[in-house]
Amino acid sequence: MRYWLIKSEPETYSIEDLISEDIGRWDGVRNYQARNFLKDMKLGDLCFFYRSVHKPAVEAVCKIVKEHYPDPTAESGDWVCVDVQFQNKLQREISLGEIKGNEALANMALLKQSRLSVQPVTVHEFDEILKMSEQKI
DNA sequence: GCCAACGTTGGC
DNA sequence: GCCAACGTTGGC
Repeated sequence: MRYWLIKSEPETYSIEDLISEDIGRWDGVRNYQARNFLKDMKLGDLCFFYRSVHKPAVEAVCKIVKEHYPDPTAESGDWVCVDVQFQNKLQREISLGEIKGNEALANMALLKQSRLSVQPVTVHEFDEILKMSEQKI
């Protein structure tokens, strides 16, 4: 079991969009590094749903329910997508600012490679963010 | 809206 | 193969 973080701008695809669909196709990735991470995702892996650009924050948890397959939105090239299912919203969202303020999260790819839209998260980072979401500020 | 970071493209 | 120009992402 591995853990991931996937980003989306709310104007493009928000967590509410995923909740209403329940299962959503994570397509449109056009970056090789992100594509390779999509290919590494396995059934049952969990990922954070991260809202980028507008009040950046981790909002929810979702699950990989279909492993990589060719991205139907790609006209050419070896691009893939996966299907993710909504699991739950965090009790409270964890902002990028809070992540930056937590030393245990200092090595997150989110902070080191700000433009990477699909990235791995360690089990420790995953648990830490869940723990933060269960605590009041 | 601005700008830094970074990826891609194309001339040489 | 280098590098300038340009486009995109995403934080602020």
